[in-house]
Amino acid sequence: MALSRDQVVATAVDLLRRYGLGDLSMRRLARELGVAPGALYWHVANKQELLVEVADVLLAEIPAPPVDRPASEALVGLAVAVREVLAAVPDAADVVGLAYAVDPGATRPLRDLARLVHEAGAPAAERDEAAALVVHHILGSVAAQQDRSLAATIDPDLPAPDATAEAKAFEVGLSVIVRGLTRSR
Amino acid sequence: MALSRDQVVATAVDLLRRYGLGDLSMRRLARELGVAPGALYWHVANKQELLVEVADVLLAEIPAPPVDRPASEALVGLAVAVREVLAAVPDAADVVGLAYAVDPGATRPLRDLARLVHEAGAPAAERDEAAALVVHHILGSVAAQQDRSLAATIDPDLPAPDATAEAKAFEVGLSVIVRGLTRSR
DNA sequence: TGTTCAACTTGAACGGTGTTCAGTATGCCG
DNA sequence: CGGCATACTGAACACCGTTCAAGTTGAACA
Repeated sequence: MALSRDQVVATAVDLLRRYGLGDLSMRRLARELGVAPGALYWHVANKQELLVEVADVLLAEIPAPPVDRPASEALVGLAVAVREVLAAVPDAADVVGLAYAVDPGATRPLRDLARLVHEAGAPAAERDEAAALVVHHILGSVAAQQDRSLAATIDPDLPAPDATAEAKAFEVGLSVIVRGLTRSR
Repeated sequence: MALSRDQVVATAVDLLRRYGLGDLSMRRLARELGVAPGALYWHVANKQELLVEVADVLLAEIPAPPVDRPASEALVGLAVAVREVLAAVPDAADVVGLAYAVDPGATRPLRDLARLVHEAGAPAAERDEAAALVVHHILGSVAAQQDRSLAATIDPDLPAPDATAEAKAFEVGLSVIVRGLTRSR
């Protein structure tokens, strides 16, 4: 059977999930697919484009926010859900950060985030900026947690990060944002 | 004259400033210093360690915050200053993000940030978490701006980011944070 | 059935990367 | 002058992303 673009992307996601960005090389990906490295370039222009596609797949598995809750509550729920999904995938923050920079509104969860930020109290003129704040906090939190756990595996003196503590820390920052938003109403 | 560790770090900073992380390779650095690549490993354990040192140098040039202003005002001033310094250095967000993950309180500006966050209204128990929020916003803002301008140089259809507009967007998010902090007092 | 043509893949190469290490040079101290 | 720590070289190892001429494959058409 011939290779397909979807197959390439799916395998890339799998590799990222299992071994992280460091092991997601075009050569490794080709080996996993039983194919020569050059074959990948028929389906994908370059590695960057592939990573943007990978980011889309990761974000796609985030559920849509509920509609029957206050906006600020839904915002917190969605932000936590995005963080949870990304925290489970090594180097997800790097991958998604790239995709977000290229086009912030390209994926549904990030569009939902912007909408909820507005509904939670941000003036229309500041909606995208406030949404960027939330995204930065999510990606920063994920990146920091993963960098720390990487550092801990390299240098055993360093404490391994506690996932639930990291989640709590994230929510503290998130609640500061929500307070700041509702207050500007 | 023999090479020194400081000389290696300083040249690395210079290379980063002028050409970005992509051109800050150990080989390029060695060439700049008129030395064989292996020589660098006498002064520095590996590239990671070098980058942490580079981050420290970058953050060291940020001025200490004024003492005669309200904390929330000083916080905004410091955050803006940090962002400005980092935005001027290509890929600075990546480099500093790594250093921050390894040890958040290692550098003075980041310690100052945490102190001001507390003085601006964050309860002592939430000081570090709220400070992390500010750091995430700074690094996220810088990274996004630089990713966008990189994307614009590659694909000329994309608009080049406007530095002052980016700065304004950053301050919108920052003011949401400050509102959220002062409100919890 | 034979031929043609596009879709797809290979294999090899190009110019890089971080890192290691046996060996060699340099300068200081006794 | 001898010895020794410091500093550096040169070559190698095992990778990386990307390109491209040449080859293969399979389906549609005559």
